[in-house]
Amino acid sequence: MPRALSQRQRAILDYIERFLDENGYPPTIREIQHDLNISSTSVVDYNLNVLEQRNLIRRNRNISRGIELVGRRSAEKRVVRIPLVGQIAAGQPLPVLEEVDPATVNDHIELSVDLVGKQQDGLFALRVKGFSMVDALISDGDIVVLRRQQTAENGETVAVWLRREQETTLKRFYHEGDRIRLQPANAMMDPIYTTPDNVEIQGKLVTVLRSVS
Amino acid sequence: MPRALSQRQRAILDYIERFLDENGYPPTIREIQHDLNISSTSVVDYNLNVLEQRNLIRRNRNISRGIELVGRRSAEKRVVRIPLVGQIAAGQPLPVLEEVDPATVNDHIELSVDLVGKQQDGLFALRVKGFSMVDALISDGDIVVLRRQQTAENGETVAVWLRREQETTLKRFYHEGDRIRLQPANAMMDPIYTTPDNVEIQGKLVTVLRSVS
DNA sequence: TATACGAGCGAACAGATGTTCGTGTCAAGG
DNA sequence: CCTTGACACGAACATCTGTTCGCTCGTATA
Repeated sequence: MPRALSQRQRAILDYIERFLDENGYPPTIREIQHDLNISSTSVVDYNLNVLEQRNLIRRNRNISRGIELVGRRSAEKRVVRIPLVGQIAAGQPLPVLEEVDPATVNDHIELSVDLVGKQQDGLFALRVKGFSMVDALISDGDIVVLRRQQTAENGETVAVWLRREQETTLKRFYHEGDRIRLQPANAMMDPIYTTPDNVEIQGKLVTVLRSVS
Repeated sequence: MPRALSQRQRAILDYIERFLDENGYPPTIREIQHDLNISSTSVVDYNLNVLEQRNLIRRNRNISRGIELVGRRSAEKRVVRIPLVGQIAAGQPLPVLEEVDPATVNDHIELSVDLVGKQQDGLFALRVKGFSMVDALISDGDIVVLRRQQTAENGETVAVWLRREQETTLKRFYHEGDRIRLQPANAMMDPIYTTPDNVEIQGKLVTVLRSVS
């Protein structure tokens, strides 16, 4: 089998890709035949089989439009869509996720999965307001991606609501005996010590995003 | 027309999305019918029409599997693939892009376009080594996305190579008379003053990414 | 020259798939 | 009680669409 694709095979591959982009579903053999001025459906079939053996496409027998572009779908799957549900500021609790109508959220951010880890449930994003988190190298306008969770392991960076202080903060979490130490990412800053009943863990920090205008 | 989708309509919509993810092509009416335990194809047809009127899907008449999810295709297009071409550290020049073999770059990050702006050419990403850029709220392990450019407008944050100091740095750029001021993002830090012949602009900062393990 | 093989051709076939239509149920409203 | 409209049923129908098969052509290869 020759190493290079024939001109016709390349044309078919390009056509499928273009068609998929334009229509959201794959072409039929006859559409390929017609638009590429090929005389017979069997020629298309023949070349599709070649493309399949080269592992460039996958064909699903007896299924109309059953052509998949190999590698294309997986590329899409590497992207996670995360709802941007509100903002996070020092003097303001996080929006309650249950109260956020999924249909209302029209703002999303998209990230490749390697940035958020394998577990993709419970992710949400917040826009940072103010400069209360510069000690965590997070500034006004940044976007933080959190994973919803009520507890934390030592050393994890979490968003917590401090009940007495009525404040949201983003710190490393350490449970030490019967007190809790909240450690700023910046080692120069002093930690906060408080009691477990004062902290309400909102979620774990997964990603920080800054978009420079 | 009721505002909310019926349970069945939502199930169908979810099914189409899942199917598309799994197979790369849309389901037939009968596949929807069967997998959702619906008694008749016409019921599916009926509900697909409702979904179409709500502008949630688009149907292509007389075309098998002619269902498109509205907004989905464009959502894919909203993702940019950026090559991760090396690292950036204080005492080390940026990798020369021309020398980077595109085929060698196997690491990519994917971002939604709103994070990188409309112009998507010349983007590349670097992993930050060391703590020389904490004054720009950028730390070891972060990923910075840059747009390749040799000049800069005042106020833009750029990666520059300082010839005399043999150093890479990331600062706000200000051309003031015949000298150049490089201003750290952190207002507490002092700027660097230097001459134009000493600075080699490598690119403009577009996005900063931090992934917390 | 004979054979093999990649590539293409055209037509017929069978199964996959969208469409249509008469009918039925049920709740809301007059 | 009747009407209306949303929703559902099931079956028949008409295409749409993939598959198959016998055939041709040209270029290597033996």
